[in-house]
Amino acid sequence: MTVTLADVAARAQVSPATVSRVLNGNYPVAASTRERVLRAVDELDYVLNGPASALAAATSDLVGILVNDIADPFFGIMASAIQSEIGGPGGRAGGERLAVVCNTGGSPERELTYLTLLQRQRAAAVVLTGGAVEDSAHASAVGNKLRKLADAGTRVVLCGRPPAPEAIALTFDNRGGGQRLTEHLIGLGHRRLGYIAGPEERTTTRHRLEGHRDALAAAGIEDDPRRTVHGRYDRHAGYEATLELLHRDPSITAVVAANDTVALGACAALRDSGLRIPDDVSVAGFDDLPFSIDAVPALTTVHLPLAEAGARAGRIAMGREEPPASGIATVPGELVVRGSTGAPRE
Amino acid sequence: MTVTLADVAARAQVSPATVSRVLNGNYPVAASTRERVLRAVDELDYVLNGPASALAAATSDLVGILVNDIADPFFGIMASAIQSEIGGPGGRAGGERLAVVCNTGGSPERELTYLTLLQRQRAAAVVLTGGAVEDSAHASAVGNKLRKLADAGTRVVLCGRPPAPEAIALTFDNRGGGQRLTEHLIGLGHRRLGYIAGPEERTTTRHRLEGHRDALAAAGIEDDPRRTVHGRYDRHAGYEATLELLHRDPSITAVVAANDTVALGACAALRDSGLRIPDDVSVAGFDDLPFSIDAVPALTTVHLPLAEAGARAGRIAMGREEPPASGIATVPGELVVRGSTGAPRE
DNA sequence: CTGTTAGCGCCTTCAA
DNA sequence: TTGAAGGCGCTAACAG
Repeated sequence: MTVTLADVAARAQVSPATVSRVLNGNYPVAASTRERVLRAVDELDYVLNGPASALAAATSDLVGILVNDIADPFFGIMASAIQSEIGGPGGRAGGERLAVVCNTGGSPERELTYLTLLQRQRAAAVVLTGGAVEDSAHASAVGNKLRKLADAGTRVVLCGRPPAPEAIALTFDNRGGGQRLTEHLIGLGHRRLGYIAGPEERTTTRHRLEGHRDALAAAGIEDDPRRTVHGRYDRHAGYEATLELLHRDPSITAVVAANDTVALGACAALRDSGLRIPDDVSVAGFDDLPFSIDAVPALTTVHLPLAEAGARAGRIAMGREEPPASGIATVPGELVVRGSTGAPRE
Repeated sequence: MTVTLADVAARAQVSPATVSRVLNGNYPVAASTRERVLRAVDELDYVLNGPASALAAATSDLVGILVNDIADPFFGIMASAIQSEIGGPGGRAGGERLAVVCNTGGSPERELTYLTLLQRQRAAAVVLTGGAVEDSAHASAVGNKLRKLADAGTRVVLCGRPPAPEAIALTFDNRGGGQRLTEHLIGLGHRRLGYIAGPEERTTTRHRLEGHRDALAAAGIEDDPRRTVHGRYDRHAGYEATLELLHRDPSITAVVAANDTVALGACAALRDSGLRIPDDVSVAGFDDLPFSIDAVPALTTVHLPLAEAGARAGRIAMGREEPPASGIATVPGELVVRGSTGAPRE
């Protein structure tokens, strides 16, 4: 029925072992023999049986990339960069690895299940992207999994995720970025800033918020808890949170959002409330996703080098780049000032 | 070293076959036995060997989803919906399938390589999303692959992609949508419309453009080829193309873009040229991606039910929904009129 | 309901 | 440089 390695061997008049060697290119094979084998492969339209090969070799060419939300360009951009470095078809690596994106939807259980599935497949490497959930039970469960994966020979890399002892980590400086962003606003003269934070339990949320508070504290501005609202990382949450902030304190002169998407929602809410940006209220985002430059006015935000970080994570996962000496590298964010922030109204 | 099924069997004092049956749940097993087995699995922290299981069973639990550009929400939204229906961990299906997204980057070669890799893994199903490249060599190569996959028992579904004899297809009515969009503009009084098309060789590009031309023809408006510019499906292309259109014919009163992302670029170019939207020039997009409502003014566009179509494709791929009788279902797009289009200037 | 018995297709020593 | 042979870990008949 299906063509097997043995069929190819028969046709090329060599042993199965030789065919295997030609296909894997790990052992010396005479040029003429290789020629014959490749012709047979072609004629028979042979396709290697992945499971059989993985079973015998005890490793597979599967590489998993975990993302929180595949519909969010934040993850799409990273995943794309990672995948292109992993090789996959046509990638720089030229290899034949099956780089594959798994969407956890931000759910801890799905994250664990995906890790198990990848472990099952004896994945060659796993890259986890984005912030983690701050739940000690889950954190230790993930830690266990990662250790087991690593023990089984799977390379594990974290990209844009807080460091963990079990893996190499490229971490975004969310705290520093958040701080610089708020400093910028304070520098413009703002004193009453609303802050729209992400979901409470996420590391990214906490770090960005801490940076914001650091900046407030440094400027001697009281951190009124009523000026902080939590919500999801989406536009709708930004819209609702902004209305809530305005309701709680109509005198705020700036809104700092957990990310660009949330900031867009904030802009919409402000417009719908008859407020001008930045004349009445300044707005700032985070991430510098492609669309943020198309907001009107264009969004002031913190640029994160998602593609660069992803590419590096991909190379490290493939063993084509030295991991950082300490096992942890911090990737800085860069403040990008555009039209959505200005001096507060008088 | 690693725990195997036999270890579990020994610990639970049953045969390997019984353990296998418990794990797969395909055969009746006494409750008490199952209990014992599951406990052993737990105590030993056993993880099934995917490749071995796939080899023996001649099928795997891997499901591939091919997308042209994972950083584009158009694909992200579809992929997310597909994946959630496929089950994957925690999905509705509750199953244990490894639903996985592969990024072809729009490259025909990578598309083929991914299909081969998936074939190699004996994937349970494959979903191809987005427009295809109109190259007969490539089309037949893909067709061959799809047939082979199908012959090997892999379910193949196309989502938002033109029909092919080898697979079930859910196709977007790009032509009809394009037509209604241009009709809308003509209805507003526009007679000189610029059109920014996607890459020449893509089916999506052609269909949307045909719809546009159908509408022009029906209204007796000459289709001046100088009013059509091709470019990539990104913001930058939209920007450049708009400048080019304005250069060729400053009297145009509307710009129809190949998709929303391109439309954003068009908006930026118009603004930078000192033109107001829609007072001086109307702009229309396609797809109705989430950000299109945040454009200022909000974008008139054609809404495509990406999530619904993706979910349906996922269910069909899992055999949980009847495929359309003819093997082809056309998914209509809905005209959404917002602020970016209006009557032409005097 | 459960155990026994063969492979699934390939890789990888070991010899030659 | 090539061939022979064993086994990777699991599933799927077939008995019982």
